[in-house]
Amino acid sequence: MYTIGQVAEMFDLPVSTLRYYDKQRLFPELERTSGIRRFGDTELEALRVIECLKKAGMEIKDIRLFMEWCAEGPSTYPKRKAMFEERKTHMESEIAKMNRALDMLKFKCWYYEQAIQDGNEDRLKALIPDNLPEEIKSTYENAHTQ
Amino acid sequence: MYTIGQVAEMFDLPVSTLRYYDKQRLFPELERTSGIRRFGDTELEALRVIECLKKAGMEIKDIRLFMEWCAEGPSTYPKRKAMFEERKTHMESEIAKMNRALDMLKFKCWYYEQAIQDGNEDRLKALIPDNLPEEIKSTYENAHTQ
DNA sequence: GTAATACCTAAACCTAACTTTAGGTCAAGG
DNA sequence: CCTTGACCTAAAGTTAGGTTTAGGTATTAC
Repeated sequence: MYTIGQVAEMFDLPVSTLRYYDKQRLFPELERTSGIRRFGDTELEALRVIECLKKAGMEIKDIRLFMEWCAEGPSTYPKRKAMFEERKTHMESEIAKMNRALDMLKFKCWYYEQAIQDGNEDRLKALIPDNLPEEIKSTYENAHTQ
Repeated sequence: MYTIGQVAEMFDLPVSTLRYYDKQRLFPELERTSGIRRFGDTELEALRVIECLKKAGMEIKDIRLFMEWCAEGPSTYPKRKAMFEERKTHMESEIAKMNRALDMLKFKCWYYEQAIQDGNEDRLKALIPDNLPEEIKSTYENAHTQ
């Protein structure tokens, strides 16, 4: 069992954020001894899940819903699984979008590298997609797909 | 040249967002004819860059800085390149984090699949990392790295 | 001529996710 | 004793990134 300060250190989060999560009922089984929060394994695992679901673009109120399901017992396994499945799909498409943005960034790095060498963008602006150098062509194309 | 409504449709953005971006000086070279905004190629490319940089986690005020550099001419090529390099690095690490979160999601999908079959989490909770099934082991390990 | 549209502005409003503030309890150390 | 530090609460404040509102102009459709 850990105090709020220890958990804050372990997860590199401000104490105020942990209190905020608690107030948002993200730790439904959190215990207290004379008013003081005691974080156990359940809460540490909850925090790992919270970090994951936040990264997956979920809002606090939906994370709370999940925590409530956990407290409800085995009858909610299917709901919980469906939620993770839905998040997985969402996340895969987010990662795909980020990879497209990353290709754009790579293309821009190449572009400015060239611009610095040329001293201007004249040659680059005259370049049509078809005659981009092989090394950058597919990156450019990915970057401009949807 | 396009009107704000046409651009809104092309980029699937509300008109109000385009006006907001303009107010934030994200289109420093935007022209107007009798008060009405006229979006040209420069602005369309700016919008593509804005979408990319937002996805890369940049704030509006930093995107503005980049747009100002573009308006300043060739002397800012190095700054612009450095900015894209920095974003590229940042984005690569973001994608790595998202992939770790995705592994956690995959693990949880597997976990609840098992829990549904078992009717409870007893067997799962007794499982120690070392004797997880091969199919899920590396996913579990990735999900718990960092 | 009047009604529906598409455009314009300034300014108020909104939301999520925290963070800060103000005030208080309690235990240990000097 | 009294001060330092870790904990507590409720409530107000903050920030980014828009969105909405209220009021106005100009063009086209009937």
